[in-house]
Amino acid sequence: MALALVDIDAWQLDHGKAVSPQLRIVLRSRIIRNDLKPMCRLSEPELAKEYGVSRQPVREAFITLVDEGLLEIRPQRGTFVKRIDFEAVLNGRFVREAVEADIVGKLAERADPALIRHLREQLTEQSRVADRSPEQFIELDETFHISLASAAGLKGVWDYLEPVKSQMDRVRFITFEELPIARLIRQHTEIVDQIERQDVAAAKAATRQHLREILNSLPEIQELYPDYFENSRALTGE
Amino acid sequence: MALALVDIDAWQLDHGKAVSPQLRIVLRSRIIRNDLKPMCRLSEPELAKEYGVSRQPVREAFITLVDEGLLEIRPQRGTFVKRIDFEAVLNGRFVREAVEADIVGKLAERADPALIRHLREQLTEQSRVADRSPEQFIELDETFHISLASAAGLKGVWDYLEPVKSQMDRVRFITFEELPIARLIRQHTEIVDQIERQDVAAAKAATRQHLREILNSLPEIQELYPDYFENSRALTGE
DNA sequence: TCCTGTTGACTTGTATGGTAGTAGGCAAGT
DNA sequence: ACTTGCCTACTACCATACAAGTCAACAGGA
Repeated sequence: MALALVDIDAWQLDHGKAVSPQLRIVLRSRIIRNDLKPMCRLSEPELAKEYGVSRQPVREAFITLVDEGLLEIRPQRGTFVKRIDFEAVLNGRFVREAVEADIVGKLAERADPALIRHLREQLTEQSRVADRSPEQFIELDETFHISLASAAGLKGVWDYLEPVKSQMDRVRFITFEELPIARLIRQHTEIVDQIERQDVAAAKAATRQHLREILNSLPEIQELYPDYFENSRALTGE
Repeated sequence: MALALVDIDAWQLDHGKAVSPQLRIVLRSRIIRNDLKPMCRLSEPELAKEYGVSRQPVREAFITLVDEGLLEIRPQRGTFVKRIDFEAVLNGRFVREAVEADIVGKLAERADPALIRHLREQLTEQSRVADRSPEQFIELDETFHISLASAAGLKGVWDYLEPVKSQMDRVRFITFEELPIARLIRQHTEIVDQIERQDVAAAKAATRQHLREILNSLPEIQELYPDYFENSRALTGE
């Protein structure tokens, strides 16, 4: 449930704690960060040797990742990193849009000054890393959205969004060097502004537009890396 | 991912297919249907013997159910059916409300006559079983909501709602004999009506109200079965 | 050259044994 | 009576062994 991405290189297994959950997190991170590429084959015994454990914990980690739509186990054949499902990504965006718009709407009704301050601090922080580390910006972006949910007393809602987001994040990490960070920050600012003005409708609209922007690069990415995607036909979608 | 509830009594294990997923489904069904009660202890070896398999598949089924928030594994202590988390249920409702309102909104924009017909057929079907089998009504209710998502071309979205719904369904099954079925059908009808009239705002509002109604009985249930719930303090929540 | 049947090295799925940790009862000591 | 320490019966977790299916390479015959 607590599924933060971890630094793949610096990571090490803690033999004091249970192994399977740790493997789950690191494998999840590697997939979302596009370190393990779509269609890449994952061998149970190979990973077991690599991390110095037996097959069983690896296998259990696999199972949870299948549930999250990141892995595909073909019995007696092999386990593979799932290609990105175009439709799943769009569905994820739909869910996030609906939920986060409502969250922001709730916040706009109250416009708590302390919250506004807190969010504006995050905005300046985002600007600071903007032209330095896109990867770091993604983390701050995540923090920003979680803050919105928490402030609305709906932190638990974010847990439900976790698998939804993982699909979208894979897309972002493929070309994270080209993120239109400046624009994303402007949109964040717009959201905060509208919350502050207590304009519920405008705040919701800004949120929806922002979440659409996130996937603006999707068609482009799909054209650049068609092999990463499940169904290339979706480009011609209605 | 395909997680329909199964008939607990008539169910039997198919030795041709993989065991773990089957166990997952049947255990999930038993928990949601309140056959396995909150705080109930589940013994790995005992269930293994009961279903005539080894411990490993049972364990793997457990892991997926932990992810879904239905089970809790306390290492070296035991595995228990989770009590219902009041907050998780409310958060689930929040997510469903946001998402399904948007779905219905989309439908209201088009108001496809064939869809309207299809939905009205379901409504009469619902009325038919209304005063006969509450359990069957719950299934039809599920069908109704799935139909809405499918019609909007968002069937995939429903997959994301599955874990959300499981929390809510547990509540419904505890007192499913007392479901205000007539009222729920009226609300379904209201939704269809507003879709037909292409009144987007009204359709969304009707959907939201309906989903709030579903959990109207929650405080009452919590009072009747306080042991089933995680945190009884939530009753005084804002 | 092409087709076919077999073999063997893979894979995941299942079964089982061993390890470490927990909880509770019981007995000895205070 | 009360506390303390041990001991037994449990638990989840991990390791390992076995079973069953898949796939590709290869040998042999048409």
